[in-house]
Amino acid sequence: MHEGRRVTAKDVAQAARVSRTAVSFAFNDPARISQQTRQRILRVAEELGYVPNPIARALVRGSTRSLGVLLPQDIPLVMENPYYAQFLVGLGQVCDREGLSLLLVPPLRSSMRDAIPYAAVDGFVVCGLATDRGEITELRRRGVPFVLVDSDELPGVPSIEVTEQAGIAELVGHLLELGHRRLAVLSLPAGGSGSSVPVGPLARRMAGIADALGVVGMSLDHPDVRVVEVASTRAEGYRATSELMAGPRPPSAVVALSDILAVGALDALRDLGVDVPGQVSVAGFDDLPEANWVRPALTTVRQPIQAKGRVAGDFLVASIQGERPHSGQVLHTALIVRESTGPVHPSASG
Amino acid sequence: MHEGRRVTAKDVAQAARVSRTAVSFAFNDPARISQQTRQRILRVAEELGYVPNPIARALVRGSTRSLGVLLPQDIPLVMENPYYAQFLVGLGQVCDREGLSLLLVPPLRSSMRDAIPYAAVDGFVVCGLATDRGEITELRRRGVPFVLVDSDELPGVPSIEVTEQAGIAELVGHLLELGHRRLAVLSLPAGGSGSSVPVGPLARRMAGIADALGVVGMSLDHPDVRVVEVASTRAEGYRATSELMAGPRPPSAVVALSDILAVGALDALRDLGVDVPGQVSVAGFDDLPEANWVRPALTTVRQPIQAKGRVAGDFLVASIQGERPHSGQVLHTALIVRESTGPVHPSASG
DNA sequence: GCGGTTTAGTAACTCGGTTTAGTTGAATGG
DNA sequence: CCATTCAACTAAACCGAGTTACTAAACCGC
Repeated sequence: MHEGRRVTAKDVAQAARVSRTAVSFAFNDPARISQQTRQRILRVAEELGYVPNPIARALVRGSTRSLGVLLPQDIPLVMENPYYAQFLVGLGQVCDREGLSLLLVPPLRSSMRDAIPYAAVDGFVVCGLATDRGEITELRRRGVPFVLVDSDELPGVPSIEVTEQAGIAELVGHLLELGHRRLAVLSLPAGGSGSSVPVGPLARRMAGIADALGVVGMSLDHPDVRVVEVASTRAEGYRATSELMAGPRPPSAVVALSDILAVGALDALRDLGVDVPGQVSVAGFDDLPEANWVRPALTTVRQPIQAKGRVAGDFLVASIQGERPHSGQVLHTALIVRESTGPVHPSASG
Repeated sequence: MHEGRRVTAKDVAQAARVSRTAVSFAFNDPARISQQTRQRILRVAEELGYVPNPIARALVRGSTRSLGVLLPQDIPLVMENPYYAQFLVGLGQVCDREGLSLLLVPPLRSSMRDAIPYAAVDGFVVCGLATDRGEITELRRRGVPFVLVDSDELPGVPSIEVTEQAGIAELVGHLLELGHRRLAVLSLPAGGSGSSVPVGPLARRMAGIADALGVVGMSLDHPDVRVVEVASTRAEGYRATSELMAGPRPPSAVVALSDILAVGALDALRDLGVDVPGQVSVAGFDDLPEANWVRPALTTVRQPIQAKGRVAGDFLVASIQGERPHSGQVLHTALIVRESTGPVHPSASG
């Protein structure tokens, strides 16, 4: 396959009987060399099949023309998650505009931190940094710009924030107004590495739920509020919901902390013959495209995922170009009421 | 953000009053240096916040610890496509196992070829190379291993092949056996850059359809066979199907060349009040997870997409490690009959 | 014919590391 | 006591480019 050493500028220089400098000029600074010699060099380069080594070029130029996405999970897990698909669409728009590539950097030996020193990129978008185990220090050392996304806010560290807490409070408020009091919360795995959602967003979402409950004098500890932690997959949403419905005092409303979970819940309720929203209401979070495809269409909290990726990318590009960007971008959520939520069923109000 | 030049090995060497070589040894070859000095160097490095430059390291090591995925489309388009999600899951499994990162390389100035020289990777997976406009030459020049996927077979170029032609022939045969003769084919955009599926697979799939039609003495030119080209999105599948059904002599079976299109077709038929498979049968291609979620569940041709990604990755890793791998991997398709296909409706047999 | 500017090309330095080939001084040994 | 080995460290070469500083020849006007 790649037998024979690859052709370097030195080889071209020898073959064209000029200095290596001349070869470099022929490619990068035509004015510095005579047309005749330039043509000869280019011809020889073509014949030999010379192509400048991108790594050497990156070293001297100090730029790789690529952005890194530091991920909290393996690539397979990320690719299965429609949330990341949306996020990467947004980030990809920036790459497209700027002509950049995107390096997906999964944890190395289960550690995000360990992966940082190896990535040859001009900047990092850090996704879902749960608790800082030295990642920030390592990133600072790397000396390249970075932005945090879906993480806890840290002083002095640029990050993109979303008003999740208010958003989910609004959603729960909506359910409470409809008369629901027996609530099940399908939560996400907490903290630990390899989790699908980090401490930060999860904590903020739970706080939002608590806020809304507080308004009607309830709390997360209320006996009618059940919180179960599950992995954020359709299958797990199905399983957890089936169990909840089979147990004592089943909920009249299910609040899932991700749309994928909510869709799994809808699957389960359909299979159980439970009418949504007639008997049980279901709500999600994110507003993925799937939310609008399922029947009944899902009531959810819209989070501008693509915009998040785009803003993170813009921020990074600006930082790379040396601008000190307007940090502290905050994106807003919106309650999207569709068909999966409705007034509490009379029989459930006991 | 990244103010102050970053700390280099030279800085550490000066601060620790040793040579740059000693610093390198302290990190890479502890035996070559005394414990005492090593500790001192490491301590100083820690204090100064030294981290070796990954690009310089890659240059001298000749390895970047990353694989490139050369894409035929912008990153946003790729990320919106569940097919790629599956493919990247498979490729990601290999990355995970080997501790590699994945560089997504979209076309540069609409040219796959132009993007090749800039990517700092140890090897390329080339996706959907329609017609070779010099990409192969450029890849050979780069001197790194590469594998083709979803492309036309080229002599002397390693590629992963899928028995698409036989697969779709089997599917169409299934429909013909059910009595269907009025067929609509939802095809994909042909060739041209920016297309969602390249010439190769599209050509093979159309050939497979022709094969099956030939068995019953029909061909793609038969007046009852309609072929429409649409972009591979749910919305386009919806639109195209609506139009077909509104036109004269609507089809009794819709063969979509991708599951996403087929799902769009199901949406359209549901909205039109057409029973599937009672009145019209629908079939797809790929067997994405979505195929099993929709109602009626989709009859489709399973293509081992994840396996494709995994095999491509394995091939690449083997090549990088200098092995001359068993090229010419062929993956097999399988007809998956679910609920969306059934016997032709009596009224349609005229 | 002479000082001064262009033009065309190269030697040498840079980027930030790794690696080979020495060098130095102390310990070993016959 | 002198040759040998070893330990600990460094100078210099290298990876493959880009870039600066300089030289030699050609050109220019007077």
